[in-house]
Amino acid sequence: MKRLSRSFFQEPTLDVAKNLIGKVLHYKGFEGIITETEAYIGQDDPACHAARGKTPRNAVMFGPAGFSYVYFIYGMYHCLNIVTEDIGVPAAVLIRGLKMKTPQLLLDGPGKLCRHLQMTREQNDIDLVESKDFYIKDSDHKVVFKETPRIGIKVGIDKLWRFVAV
DNA sequence: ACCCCGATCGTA
DNA sequence: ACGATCGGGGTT
Repeated sequence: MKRLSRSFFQEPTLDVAKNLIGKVLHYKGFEGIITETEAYIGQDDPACHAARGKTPRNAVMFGPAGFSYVYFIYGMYHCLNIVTEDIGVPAAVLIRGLKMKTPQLLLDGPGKLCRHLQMTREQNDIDLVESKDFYIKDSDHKVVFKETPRIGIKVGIDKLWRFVAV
């Protein structure tokens, strides 16, 4: 199946978050189906890292869609996001779950996911549309998902911006 | 320079 | 439900 193009990511973040469920993430030797995502959208979303403007950490969120945003959290974990929307709109989709192919393994949780893939801030700001060993492919997987509030945040819990394959 | 807290995880 | 964990982002 075809690699996802810039236009796939340069769309409303909620659409991208939903559409990413069932797609296949490739990173170096790893391959897994995306099973869980969350949307973080701009300055009106209090849970978004960019809610209070641009900083060195969140700068990639303001850039072109399709780039990785990997940050460090809780002194021990990393989280992987894919930047969405037009340049200047700080938004991204957090990848929270991956069903790995070989070995068969469910990575449920953004921290566990990055730990398994050995992903750190060195993988921040990579263009998934151009990179040779980091990209997302389309798939025929028929996926049903549900919407829930986002996990692990104290603000913005009123929004149903988490999407999980059922 | 430094303080505070987090888009988590594992165990209870 | 809660505590471990601690780097570093954001503010001084």
